[in-house]
This record gives sequence, C-alpha cells and structure tokens, in this order.
Amino acid sequence: MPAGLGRLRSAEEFERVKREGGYWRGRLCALNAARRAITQDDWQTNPPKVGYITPRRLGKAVHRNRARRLLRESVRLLAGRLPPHWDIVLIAQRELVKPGVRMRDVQDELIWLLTKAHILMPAQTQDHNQI
RNA sequence: CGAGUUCGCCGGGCGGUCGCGGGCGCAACAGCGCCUGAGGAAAGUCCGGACUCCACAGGGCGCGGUGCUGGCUAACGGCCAGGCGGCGCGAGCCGACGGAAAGUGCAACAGAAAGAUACCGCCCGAUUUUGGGUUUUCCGAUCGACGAUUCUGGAUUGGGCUGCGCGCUCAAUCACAAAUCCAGAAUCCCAAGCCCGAAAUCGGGUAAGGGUGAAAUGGUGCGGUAAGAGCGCACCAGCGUCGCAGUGAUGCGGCGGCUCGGCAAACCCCACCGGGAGCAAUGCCAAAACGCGCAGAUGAGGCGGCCCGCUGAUGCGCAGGUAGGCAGCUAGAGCCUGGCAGCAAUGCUCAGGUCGAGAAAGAUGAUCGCCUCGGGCCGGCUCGCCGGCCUACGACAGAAUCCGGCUUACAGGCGAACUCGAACA
RNA sequence: GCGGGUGUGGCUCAGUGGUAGAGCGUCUCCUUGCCAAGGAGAAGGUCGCGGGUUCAAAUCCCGUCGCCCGCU
Repeated sequence: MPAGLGRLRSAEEFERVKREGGYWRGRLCALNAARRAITQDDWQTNPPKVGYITPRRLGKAVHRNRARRLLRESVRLLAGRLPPHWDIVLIAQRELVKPGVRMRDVQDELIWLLTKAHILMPAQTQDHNQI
C-alpha cells in the first residue's frame, strides 16, 4: 500500500460510512464517503481510506473480482488527489461488469463522482492524469 | 475429396512502464534488490478418501446408498476388460443390467375378462318347436290310418213330437240347385323310416377366430380333432437339468417336462457398503471486560540506577477464554522422461530429473509496442487462390485444507487411429 | 464449508402416475340514462430446461438453470 492511502476493512468502518456519510450514485459505481474526526492534517498518520463493495448480484467470482480490480486501479491513479481524514466506499454497479467497459471509463466516472462530492483535490502533478 | 467416430492436446507469444500477494537477502523508520504468483475445468458441490475433533463392549431394530461378471484403486456411485440387450450400413455409441412360484399393492378409458375369467363365436348331447329332401318300386299277404279338395256315378231328403230310433202326426205338383251318404279316380295332406337343417332353453367341451387395449397365458407351419388345444411333430423363443469351454457373467450341445403375464427409478425381499461433524475442523498464545485470591492510605503503582523526595488508589497473581494473532498451510496416493509386468485400467523398496500460488474486505490488474493464428472488409480473379487494410474488446471462467473421480460450461485450433461414400490407379 | 425450500394461465396458489384446475385479473354479452356491483359466457398453459423409467410423467429417477432461506 503506497503512502497516503489506506483500506477500510472492518464492518464497523463500513457501517459508520454508510450511516454518517453522503451517497452519490453513478452508472458504473456508487460513492459513499464520510469524514473522520480531524486530529492532524497529515497523510502519514491519517491517510484517506478506501473500501470496495462488490455485491453478489454483479455475477460470479470472475465478475466481482474484475469489478474490484477496476475500482482499485482507478483509485490508485487518483491516490494523490484524495484528501486525508476521508473514508470512501465504492460500490460497484451492474454496468461495470458488462463487456466493453474500459479503464478510462471507470476513471472518468470516479472523477465525476468525487467532484460531485466535493472531496477531490486539484491535480498536483501531471502524470496522474496522463496514465 | 466429402461425411463421420474415437482418443489425446493447446487455450496467443515476446518485451517495456506503473501497481498487488508471498518468499529470501540487505536494511530495520518510511524502503531497496532478487525469485515467484490461477485452471482444464480452479466451477457445480454429485460421490469417494486423506486429515482433525467427538462418540464407540457386543447385539437387535431402523435409515441411507449401491446393484451383470472379473479386475484396478487408499476409496468410490470412478476407471479398464469382458458378457448380455438396444441403436447405427459401419468405425462405434447407449444401458440403475439382482429378485415378480416370499408377501402387499397398481393398471385410467376401452374390453367378456387386467389373475384367474368366457361376451360373441365354434363343437357335442338332451328337450321343445319347426323347415326341407327322399323312400313306402314289383309280387303275395294283411290293412288301412284320418282326412282335405276336385271330378264322375249312385242313393237319400222337409218341419214338429220323443233322450235316440222305430213310430205317430202335419205339410208337400214336379224338376233343378243345394246338402248328406256310398263307391271309384286324381292331387294334396298325414303317418313311419332315413338324410340335411333352423330357433330357443339346459348341460358339457374349447380358447383357434372376432373385438378392446400399452399389455389377453408362447410364434410359424404340418398333422390331429366333434370343435379345438403343445394334443403330436419340426424350427424358433422360454424354463429346468446334464455335459463341455470359461475364474465368472455367459456361450455351445444333449435331454426333459411342457409354458409359469407386466410394473420393484411402487412398497418390498436379497447381497454388499456406510458412526457423526467438518480447516469457519482442530491446537497454541492471548488485549479489554467479567470471576476468584492476595496485597494496599501503617501508602498499591508511577517518576528514578538506588536512597531521599514528589505524586496518591489501585496493583499483582490465577482460571476460563472473547476481540485479535500464530499454527494447521501446502513436498503430495506430487509432476516429467524412460524401463519392466499387464489386452487395459494400473502397478513397481526400478532408473534419472524436478518443486509449480498460499490470500483472509481476500493478491494475478492497468497500459504501450512488435509478431503470429483465426475473424472481418476491400480488390484482383485462373473460382479457390493471391494481395492490401483493420483488429487480442477473439471462449468458458478466478485457487481458499489437500487429493482421486463425476457432471456441467467452453471462441477457435492441432495431432493420431479408424469407418462410410465418391473419384483415380 | 454444510444444509433446506421453491419454480404450474397476467397475479396468488391447488393438483395423490391416467383429459391440467380454483380465485383474482382480461375480453364479450345481459342488467343501468352512465359507472360500479351483480348475472351469463369465452379466451389464455414449452407445468423452468434436458434426458431416463413407464402403456402413460406436472407427479418417479438423474442432470442442469434461476430464485429464496438457514447454520458454522
């Protein structure tokens, strides 16, 4: 896990985000994000944490794995633009698994969702956008 | 060349860049380097095992599974070989393929009857009724038997009284007709015998035929019979038994008595197998909180190397064991090549080589370049070849303790053997 | 990992090997000035799918697909 990016794992964390956070739904995936209590503005101690939900309705194991990988890769490319103290949950939608969905589509959708949620920080370096 | 069958195999390749899981090394604070990282089905979870825990003297009842034979295997509902039956021209494919004279049950509709029966029919006998045919010719004797009709001849004649007759009495011109009687002839009838039937009823024989059904007590032919029937014979099917071949399923042959229905993926019977749960098993370590014990304002504990000093209410131990962590956890009925045994499945304390994932909100991804196979489009055109362009968005699908099978899904492609058909030789 | 249930007309469900049914809904007609209610009638079915057993399968057996629900 690179610096400045954490994972959500426990059920309590997911429950908290769902209970306290906002919800934005897109075509390929949905966004569920909540802010943690601020203690210190530091990526080292309080990086943004991301969790992924791939429900069973997406399909069988192949499709659910593919959905999670697409979302994870997409988040990796945007890692530097995510603010600290945020818990972000990404929920894959059925459209994400359909054939023909490319990496570019997922990333565009994610940027759009994060912008709507007002939690995307401006691009700091050029390469994050280019890849 | 076309159509097909069986078996085996592949499931794009090479290389950049950015990432992810695991291992090792260096560092030990972020990190760096090297190695390594999905499948033939990893799937469904339909069977069988290994492994772990629990239960367990033995027996009975019950429940579940399997079901031709022999072999293989750790085991199996798997595999191999064989038998039998079915399908296919064939290569081949398919088959829960033990038992229906142990018992219980089921079979709609139709049909007489669906396990023990006889509707129609066929045949025999008896009784009653009835139809038809034929004989009763000649001679002699006897005797006609009741008639009917027609013809011919002859005779008689009415009414009343009376039981009938004689008789009495009354009436009457004759004849014909009519009636009655007698004789003869013809025809018919009748009778008797024989033959051929018909109908009804009763008694018996039969299961060949008809018809119903998915299915009706072997099939075909010849004989046989009152009609028929394995009643007899031949062949086939089936049963039993004997002999031979085979480990066996079974096959072949002989003999015998003569035919005993179907369904057990209906209950069931027989034989064999099966204790239960599952790696979220199980074992170890073990926060917080709880419980018990001990110490504690006569000072627990902390600060500190110690004393002093300051602070001032908890501290320590034990047990269970939650969160969590570690083990189980990946070197095994392992894989590859060869040898030997075996038809084969498979086996071998045979030889050599080899190590190929171990995650836990669960790692395999993203992107770029080149090549190649298939595909698509366009053009040429000798009509099945050539050239150009575009394309890895080009299958099913993702390990979760491991292994052996089964089943299911699968773009496209490769190889081998065999079968059928066509052409050529 | 271990197990259970279910699939039948548009909807909710019955169905015991022998012709697939009920209620609601739909359509037509009657009734009413009109509507509702009521009455009469009609249409509508690969019984999830593929095999097998049987004379005959929605039903029995095997495989497969979808949906739902438990336990650890």
